[in-house]
Amino acid sequence: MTAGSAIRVRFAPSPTGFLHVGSARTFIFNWLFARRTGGTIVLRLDDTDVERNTGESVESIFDGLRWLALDWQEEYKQSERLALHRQMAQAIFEKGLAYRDFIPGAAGERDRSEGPWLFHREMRELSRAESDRRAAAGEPFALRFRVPREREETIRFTDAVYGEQAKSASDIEDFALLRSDGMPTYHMASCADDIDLRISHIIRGQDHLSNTFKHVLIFRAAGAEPPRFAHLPLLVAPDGAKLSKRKHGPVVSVTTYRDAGFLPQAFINFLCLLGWSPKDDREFLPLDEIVRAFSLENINRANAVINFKEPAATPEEAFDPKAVWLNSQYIHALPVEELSKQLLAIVRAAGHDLDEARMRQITPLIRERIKLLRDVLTAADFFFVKELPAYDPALLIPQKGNAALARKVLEKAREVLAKADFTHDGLEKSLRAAAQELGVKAGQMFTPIRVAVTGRTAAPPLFETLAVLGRETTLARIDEAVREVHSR
RNA sequence: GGCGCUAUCGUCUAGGGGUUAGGACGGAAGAUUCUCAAUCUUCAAACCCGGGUUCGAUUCCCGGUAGCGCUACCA
Repeated sequence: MTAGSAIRVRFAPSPTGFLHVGSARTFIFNWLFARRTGGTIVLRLDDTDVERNTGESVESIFDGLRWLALDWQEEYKQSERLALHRQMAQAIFEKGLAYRDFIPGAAGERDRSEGPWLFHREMRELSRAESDRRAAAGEPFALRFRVPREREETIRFTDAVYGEQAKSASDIEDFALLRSDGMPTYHMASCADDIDLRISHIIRGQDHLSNTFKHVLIFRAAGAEPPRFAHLPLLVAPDGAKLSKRKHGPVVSVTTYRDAGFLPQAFINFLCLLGWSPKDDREFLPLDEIVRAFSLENINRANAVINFKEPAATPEEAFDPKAVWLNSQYIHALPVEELSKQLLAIVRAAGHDLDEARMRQITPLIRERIKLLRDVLTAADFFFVKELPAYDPALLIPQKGNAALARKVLEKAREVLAKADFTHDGLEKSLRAAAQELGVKAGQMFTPIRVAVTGRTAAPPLFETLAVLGRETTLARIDEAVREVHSR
């Protein structure tokens, strides 16, 4: 294989904010394609917009990328390659394919009802001698591409997703290559780098589809063969609008998913299903299976909605239900050891003191009851808090019962549990026998105990819970509950 | 306004000239059960509109409509 035919893709975020979920998906698709074809992934920070770039944003993007745990091979910063961009722009100018525009950038917005702006005639037609003279005199100018509009020319390219694309050159404005401060524009910098870094496939958001005609023009002017293009349908909010932090809040940031307790594999799986499918009804797809099924041709063309609720009542509602469901599937699939480790980190970060062995016992009891890792804090709190938060004593009263029955049950439980064998089977035997002795249904027996030890009616199975909690805590909490029913 | 792209259940999607239009999430009901989950079963739920082409269009073509994108010396 010759060097020229090697597959090389790039992910080129501009550091003007956190890692956006749409950017993350673009990165994932690039990764998938590279992995699938044995290609190389280039990470390029497109940081030519000096005013908007922040170091904080660079950190946040790397944070998100590290969490996804997908690798890349080469790394560049556009801001360190400005000489290359200018050199290539200059070469295009020398060929007569670009010209200097001395008219200062448009201040307000133009009136679009009169059609699009295409170029300043007097600037496009300025003689080279005059142009050189004004430039030498120090007059600022932007360098504009001279879009071929003399004869009816159509610019064409084939998109791996959207198919044959064509646009008349007469509909393309003479876009800028260099700003008047000498900085390259996005179009110039991007194409120059794509050429220099020998990018073979550009996989990016569909918002660049119409820009691609300009890019084809630049590639040709620079004497380079345009790479292959694949544009991805956009990810949009439930209202159909492009996802934006200002409008939709933290749901558009990758780190929000991380912090809420998504597993990166689940998040990746979810994102892949937005605009792509393996076409065989599979949805729970570990990464290696996605790699095997992935192809650019299977990508959809319509935008996909991330279905989160705008004013989210619960943290869970803030996310697309399918993402949450997939996450629960990945949690179920995780070995208990591994899940336990991850949950422990969250519990400890929340300020609770808990040892590994105990977390390892708790994990199987809650793994089917949590959808996000952080749910451990609400689903298993009673295992690691010393004092149960106050609960409504009325919850202690079982179905078809009253306070007197609750008291009777709890006192009996107290008596039985003082000497019961604290294992699943031992507890079941003692408690069922106690229920029978009292002449109450098992449910009527278990409910007051459950509430007494967990503070709520919905909790993991009782015998396992008591076994993990231990005799001491169990009895103390039952005593407390007995006092509560008495005081009513 | 110009140009480009898109259109199947609420959402993500499969399919494709003749189908009971398939799956998943979510919703509803039921089974199971010590509660809650998990799991299983069942149900409701869609081809944007109008013309053509055709024996037959949801599928192909054209038009409309709607949505999105680009239209910066932002990326």
